[in-house]
Amino acid sequence: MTMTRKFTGASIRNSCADCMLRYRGLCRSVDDRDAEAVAALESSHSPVRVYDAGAVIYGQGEAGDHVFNLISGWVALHRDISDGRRQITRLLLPGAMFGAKPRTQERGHTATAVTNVTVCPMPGPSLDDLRRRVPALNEQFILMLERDNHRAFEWMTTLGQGSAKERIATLLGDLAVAVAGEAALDAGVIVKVPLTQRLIADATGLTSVHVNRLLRKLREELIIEFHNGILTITDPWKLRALTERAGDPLRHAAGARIGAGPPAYVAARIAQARGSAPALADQPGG
Amino acid sequence: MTMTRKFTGASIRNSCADCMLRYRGLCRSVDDRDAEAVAALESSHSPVRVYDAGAVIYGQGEAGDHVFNLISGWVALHRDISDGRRQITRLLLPGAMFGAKPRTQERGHTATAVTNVTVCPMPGPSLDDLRRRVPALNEQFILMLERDNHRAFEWMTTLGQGSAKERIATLLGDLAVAVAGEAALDAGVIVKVPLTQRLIADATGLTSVHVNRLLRKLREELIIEFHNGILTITDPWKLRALTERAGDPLRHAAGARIGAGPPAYVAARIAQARGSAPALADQPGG
DNA sequence: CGAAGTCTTGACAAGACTCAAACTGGGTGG
DNA sequence: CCACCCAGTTTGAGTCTTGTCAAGACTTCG
Repeated sequence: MTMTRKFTGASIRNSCADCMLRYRGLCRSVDDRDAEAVAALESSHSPVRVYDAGAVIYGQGEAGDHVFNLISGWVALHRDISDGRRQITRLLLPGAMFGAKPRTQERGHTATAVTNVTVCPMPGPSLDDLRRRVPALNEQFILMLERDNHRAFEWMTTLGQGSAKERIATLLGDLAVAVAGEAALDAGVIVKVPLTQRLIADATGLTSVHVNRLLRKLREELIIEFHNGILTITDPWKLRALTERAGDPLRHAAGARIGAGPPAYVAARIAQARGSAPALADQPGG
Repeated sequence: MTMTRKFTGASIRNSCADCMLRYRGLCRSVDDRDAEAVAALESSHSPVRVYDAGAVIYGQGEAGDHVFNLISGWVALHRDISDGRRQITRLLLPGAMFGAKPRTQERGHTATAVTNVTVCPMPGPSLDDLRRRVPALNEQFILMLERDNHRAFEWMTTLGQGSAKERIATLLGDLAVAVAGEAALDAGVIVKVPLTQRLIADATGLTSVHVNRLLRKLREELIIEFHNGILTITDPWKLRALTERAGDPLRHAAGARIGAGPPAYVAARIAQARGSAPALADQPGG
């Protein structure tokens, strides 16, 4: 009954200092002591909005050009296919910016609140204006787009190359790091990850049934445990082995094999790559 | 023997007018009549480089911060995992910009020439400078990053949700459109797509053997034909049906089913989504 | 208590991968 | 000119992973 409510006006405030906009994400770049920049920032954004879990912040195909700063709660960005399949392309934690898009295009994905969330919306034109007036913010904006791209490439690699087990391990490992910092994978932590198995399935491109089976397997192998939104990293080292961390390309190709080692055709690639250059194509060029 | 050569200095030129930088991609935004902007642009980039097919333009883990404009040829961006697996995250055609990244981070992927290519490199600091001096170029730069993000979301969806057949069809369909324009999917075309089945496999997250089988199937079903780098779209309509085109979320959910229609659990999602709002999560919020 | 959604498990089917072998075409070197 | 090699392609047979369907247990909320 609550989930269709668009957003409550109850807790609307209109100051960046209140809504934390200035301290997280995009607006971290604004210098507090620069009165003019602060004024420009504060006057640029719309009142803060509160959404209930499950509410749609914006939908695929819509035209709106607000850019959002996530203040509290988790948001999922996802693409829906008309036959009901859905891919969660990104899970956002507080501090994230989302919703940036070319002015002329409609939204290519939906943003849905996973938990109750608070967001700070900024109209596209205001942001464009602000970027021109506050160069540091322009740079921060670009930085965040570049990071988004990088993350997208990482997740594409996991989706395309990872086994189901690796995908789940990578997703949960990344989220643990996002919540608890890099230390999460050194020491092992217990963190709140407010996802259902169905959401994990939508993010990893698997079915929820299979996610369930693999979570059991991961638990039995004492790697990670996930129950009821509580994630426990039982063995950070085993988890790290499942997580691609493609960091250095072929530097330590000989070691660091997962499980029983790569199949023959993969070993062949390694051997080849060791030769001189990891050639994608080999047509002798002119 | 040719593939390890880094780049030939033979055809290095130093004018944007020559290297087409001004007319494609990033630099389309510079007004020819703005003498100052043109001068700034021309003085910003380094000499044009020529790479042979298979050569690495930059490698995952490197520190260089050049941004590139692709002038001619095809380039693949890909992430390599240390055990030999590889995901091609993007295939670039002339006019594309690539290599932008946060100043402080190392490259998260490798760029490899798929064919012989010509690129126009621009040092990161020069570009930053140029962006500040030429606002239109700053906007174009942002636009291209936003488009990259959008494309990444689309491809993630295809990788995560598509069957092998859909992935291959989507990849080749998109490339046909990139080469021949939107008309490619209306009329059906014959275009050059200089990929091997292995490269298609690396882009779709499949094995080359499986790609081969499915290309045969697609040929037998008279949808597309791919031989020797020549792509023929036999039946644009059947191809369109395989290609997700997630455009409008649930607008035409009833029609437009692929093949035998969605399985039961997907139909359930559609029914649910029709209700009121396509809820991702349902925890009644406070 | 009933409804709805999630989680869990089993049995089975389908999809994708693995390994192996043969075939293709273009280049290389004798 | 031919034999050879190479990378890419093609096909078959068998295995393993993942999806499908179904049913029951558990939670939360009204």
